[in-house]
Amino acid sequence: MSRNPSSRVAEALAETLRGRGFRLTPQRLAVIRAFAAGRHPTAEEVHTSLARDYPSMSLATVYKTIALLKAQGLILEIDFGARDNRYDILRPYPHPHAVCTRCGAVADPGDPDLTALVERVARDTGYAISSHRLDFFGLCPKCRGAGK
Amino acid sequence: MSRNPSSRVAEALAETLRGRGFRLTPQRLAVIRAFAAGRHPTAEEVHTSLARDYPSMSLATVYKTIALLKAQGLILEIDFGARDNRYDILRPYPHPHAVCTRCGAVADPGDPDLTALVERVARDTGYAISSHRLDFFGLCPKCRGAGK
DNA sequence: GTCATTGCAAAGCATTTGCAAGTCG
DNA sequence: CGACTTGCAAATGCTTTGCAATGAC
Repeated sequence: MSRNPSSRVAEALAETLRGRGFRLTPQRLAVIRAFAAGRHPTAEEVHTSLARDYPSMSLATVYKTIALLKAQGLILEIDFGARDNRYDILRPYPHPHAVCTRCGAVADPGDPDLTALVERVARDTGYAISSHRLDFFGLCPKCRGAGK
Repeated sequence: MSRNPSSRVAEALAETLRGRGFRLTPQRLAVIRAFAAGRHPTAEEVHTSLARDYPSMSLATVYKTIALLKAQGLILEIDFGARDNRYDILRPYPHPHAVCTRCGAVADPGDPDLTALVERVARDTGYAISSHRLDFFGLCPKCRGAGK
């Protein structure tokens, strides 16, 4: 029915929020859609992309919406060395990333099975592992070509 | 000869820096020793730990020394969700970490072989992978015991 | 009508930087 | 001595917060 997958995801997320008793404001809906549409946008990028359709949209609102989605486990915050964080609302669970050290592009490789590794780490350290983070850094195809 | 392993590491690092033409100031030596002595200290922790013996030591100098060590590949910056970064001068190459989500303690599990995984990610994404980051999050043994 | 949410501006904070004074080699 | 470092203070830049006005339900 929907035009594209990300828009479907956005509607589903909005519905989830409403179902949990949160108000469905136009701002929240717009932010959710922007996060679903972009690949791994920063808060700033989302804010900018909404500037035309929502001139009064505050960056603070973007951050507040992020905080809400985070608390509800509906978005994944991925912080690389970069200054600002990126977010993934399509796959809000731990999964690997490939980050370009030159242009910052983020790719999503397949999801490896780390079960055995988690068990080993738990045994080694005595920690009760509940989550993880696995990121790879290097040059993306575009930057590999464009001179070193 | 030296009293402990970390002090030996500190002297070796200092020697490396000198060998590369950098000045060996008392501040730099102190910062290096502090990083080697602590487990995974933050810049602030290092600065505080040196306050007694080096009252004039500036936090900026700690950061500048970190920048130098980073540029020389002699320290590993590990940034978790926390506000400030932690550093590992003993193993300045990628290796996994287990981070306590409650008290922030960091443990060093054994080093897994990710070669096959790196190759798969490179194939999947077309990236030229040069580094990676693998961290596990959960409760450390102490925090597991101390009530949820 | 109520109370959550928005938006603005100000505050927070780790980190960086400009620059004069100090000092390692 | 001369170039590199330090240390202070101010600047950065992302993110958070206080609070009055707004609007979802």
